[in-house]
Amino acid sequence: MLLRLDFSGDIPIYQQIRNQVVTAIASGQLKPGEKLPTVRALAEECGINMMTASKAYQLLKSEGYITTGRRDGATVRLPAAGAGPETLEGLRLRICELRLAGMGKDEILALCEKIFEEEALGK
Amino acid sequence: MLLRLDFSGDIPIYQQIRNQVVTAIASGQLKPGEKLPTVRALAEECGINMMTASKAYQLLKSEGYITTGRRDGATVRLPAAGAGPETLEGLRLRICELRLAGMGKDEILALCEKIFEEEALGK
Amino acid sequence: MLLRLDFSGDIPIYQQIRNQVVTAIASGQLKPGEKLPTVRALAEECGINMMTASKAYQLLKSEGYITTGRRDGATVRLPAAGAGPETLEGLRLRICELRLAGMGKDEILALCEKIFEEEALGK
Amino acid sequence: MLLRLDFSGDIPIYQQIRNQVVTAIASGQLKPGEKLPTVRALAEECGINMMTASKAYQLLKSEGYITTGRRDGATVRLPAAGAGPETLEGLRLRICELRLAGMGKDEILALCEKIFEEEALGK
DNA sequence: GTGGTCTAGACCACA
DNA sequence: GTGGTCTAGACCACG
Repeated sequence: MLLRLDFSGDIPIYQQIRNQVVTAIASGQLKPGEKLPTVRALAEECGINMMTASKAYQLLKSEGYITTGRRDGATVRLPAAGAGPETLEGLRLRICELRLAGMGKDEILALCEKIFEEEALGK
Repeated sequence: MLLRLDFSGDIPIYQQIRNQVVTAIASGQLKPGEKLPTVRALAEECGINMMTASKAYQLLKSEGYITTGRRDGATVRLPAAGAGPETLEGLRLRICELRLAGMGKDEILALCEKIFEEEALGK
Repeated sequence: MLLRLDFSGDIPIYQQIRNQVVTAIASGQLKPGEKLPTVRALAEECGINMMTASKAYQLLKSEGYITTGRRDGATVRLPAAGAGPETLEGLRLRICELRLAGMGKDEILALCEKIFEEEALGK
Repeated sequence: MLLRLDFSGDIPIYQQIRNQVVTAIASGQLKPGEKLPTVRALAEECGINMMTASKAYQLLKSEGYITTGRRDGATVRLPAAGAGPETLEGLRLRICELRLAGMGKDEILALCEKIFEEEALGK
């Protein structure tokens, strides 16, 4: 999988990595049990510091999206817990923004369905 | 309108203000043409720094949600431009998170509709 | 409050800080609402790096023992959630160790009561 | 006896082995004089590195819980020395955590008694 | 060779 | 002035 990082934006790099890994898992590009690159490899590949890569993995681990054993690198995992309050608040906010951007209810629902197709999120 | 600010959370205060104003506009609690409190009044009311309140207004202005005259009076307005890339990326991310939290397509669409009702976003 | 750090031991410094803060809260040396030193002050005081101090605070924050606002330093808080599985497992292990060290049930229970008194844990 | 190892957790594997052996001795599942599997057998059985198994045995030996002859056969033994400072500090910490989690003195003492029964630690 | 920990020092967003 | 983020590089525990 390929990461696209925006170094000039406001979103911390470790958060960008986290977000893209989550999206990749959801879309099936990363499957449970699959290995992620080591922190060193990821850091070199992206031209970032080890600790930044490590922080991204720790965040993903704390949310249950991966496990990091001592023996090998990080492994993709399906999270057990449900969605946190941030997820719901974020969804609510985005919908409000779309509504104010002039989109109607049906358009927004259609957009959600389109995202499902684009990301191949399944049923 | 009443702002509920979380001073201990991770979201910057000016961003919380911006988000809640956007939600309030979308839900009709704030109507186009309506006046917002001055920076000074808002800061005093919420117990925050004037710079923080000012930053929130600048952000809202740059996104087209309000206009600010020279006398500090901010006025609500409907944005002309469509939704920005952050809005779509945010929506995509949240949907992925919900999907990974175990929700199916129908459940997520139903959740979106529920948000429409809760926030009274109309058609 | 005074921290006693063992730089040569096996326990990470940030974990030692976390443990001593937790003990201090339990024993009333730190009261809810009380301010902790800033990461910079703590780092200088203890002769450690800022990031190490920061890591300790983040750990305490993630466990609900403190809040860290942007405006001021860290503030002591009573955690809402119950004890984690590590706490119970740790207790079980220590009791087994004491039992093997030759202490009987009554002695161990008396030891627990003694800890309550020493740390002034109340009723 | 059966070991349950968590390869994804934060506790080192050799430490998990040590802890479970200690608990097993305390609960009578392992009796003094009883033989433990060889390093090689243990490593194979658990799918771990021989160095890891060896490290666990060295730790147990250094604490007096086992003796190891020259033929790799480890034998369970009751430790002569009293509990180390780590044990007491650990107990103190766990009790503080439970107290902060909202449990009162009586509840915590009852919990200790319950552990005694669950692990069959005797009188 | 892996991830975890720590250091020394820098920059920036936030308030 | 606060905490958050990031870098460059080091050491160590673990396996």
